[in-house]
Amino acid sequence: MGRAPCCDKANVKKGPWSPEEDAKLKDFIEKFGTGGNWIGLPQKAGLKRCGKSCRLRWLNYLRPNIKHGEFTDEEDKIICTLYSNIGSRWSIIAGQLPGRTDNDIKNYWNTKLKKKLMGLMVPSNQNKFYPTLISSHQPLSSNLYNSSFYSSQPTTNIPQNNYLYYNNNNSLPLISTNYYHQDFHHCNYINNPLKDHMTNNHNMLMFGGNDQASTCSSSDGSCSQISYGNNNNNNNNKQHLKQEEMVVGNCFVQENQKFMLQHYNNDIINSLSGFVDDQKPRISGILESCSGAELEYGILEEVKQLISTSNCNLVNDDDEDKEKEKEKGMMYYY
DNA sequence: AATAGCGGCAACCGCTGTAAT
DNA sequence: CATTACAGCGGTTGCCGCTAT
Repeated sequence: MGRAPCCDKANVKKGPWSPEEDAKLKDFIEKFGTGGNWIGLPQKAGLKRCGKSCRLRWLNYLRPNIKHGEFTDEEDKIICTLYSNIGSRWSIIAGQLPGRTDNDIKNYWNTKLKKKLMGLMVPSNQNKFYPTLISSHQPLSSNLYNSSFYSSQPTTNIPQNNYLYYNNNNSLPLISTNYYHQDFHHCNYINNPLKDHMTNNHNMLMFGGNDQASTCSSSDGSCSQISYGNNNNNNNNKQHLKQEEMVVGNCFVQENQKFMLQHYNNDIINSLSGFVDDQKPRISGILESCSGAELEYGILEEVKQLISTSNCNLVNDDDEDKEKEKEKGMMYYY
């Protein structure tokens, strides 16, 4: 036998909270606290509510110092930046915005902020595009063109089903679908090709490690389960996935350093993008074919070359023990 | 004035990892 | 160790009020 049931599901009230219920809950918690036990709380407080419902009401509405109303530009920026890096981890994002609840931020993102960003895009299929290396570093292959971040204006036809976003301050540009927006480099928002594209049905390769992709460590030799390129995370998909160990040593990168490679050939854009998480100085990212076509063997080799020989040297010389940071990574590709 | 459509938001649902029995 | 509930989280729903027609 396990625990006893928490409440009589048939005999609890649902729906909006009345002012009386709010007062009862608030008074009780202010006097006695939650005691770490939400399930037992409603009965003690004289409420015909599920403990779960009480918890939500308290956290999202009744607890002290809750901030409601307009989000500031600074808050917008924080939300966008965090979303770009960690995705929809609302509770973590809320932790960086005192007084804001995860529910508030989630609602704000879904109803306003996302649209605000989308509104910056201008549809076009007439724009031009060169394969570019967008990075503060030299290109690592002659087949990948070097271009400074701000001067990498498109010059050949961009396939219709692609977005290209720019922004500034070493933030990643983003290739997605359908639109190109040439003014996006004025925007401070950081985009996340990793998260966004993993939900699409693109062919892709992931390397390095982070929460969204694989997590590989030379210290314990383990790899956590990786995410695949679409929602069909079934065993059939995994059977087609190839895995290859590779050295990611010497990929020293500064915090927030981001890079992107794009490789254009016929109607296919292959892009490689990556970032470094705050904790682990390693490169990670995704190589994908935005048009959904097969990844070209050549670009795959380019990436291997890039990662294994890059010596990015993005960390200054007095950085601590570089050898310590050498890692073995895994490449996954179809 | 009536009402259909839409957006915002509070609350619920369902999943996952953890803890209690 | 197995079973079951709890706590927390993100996704989704549905109500309510505003606006356009």
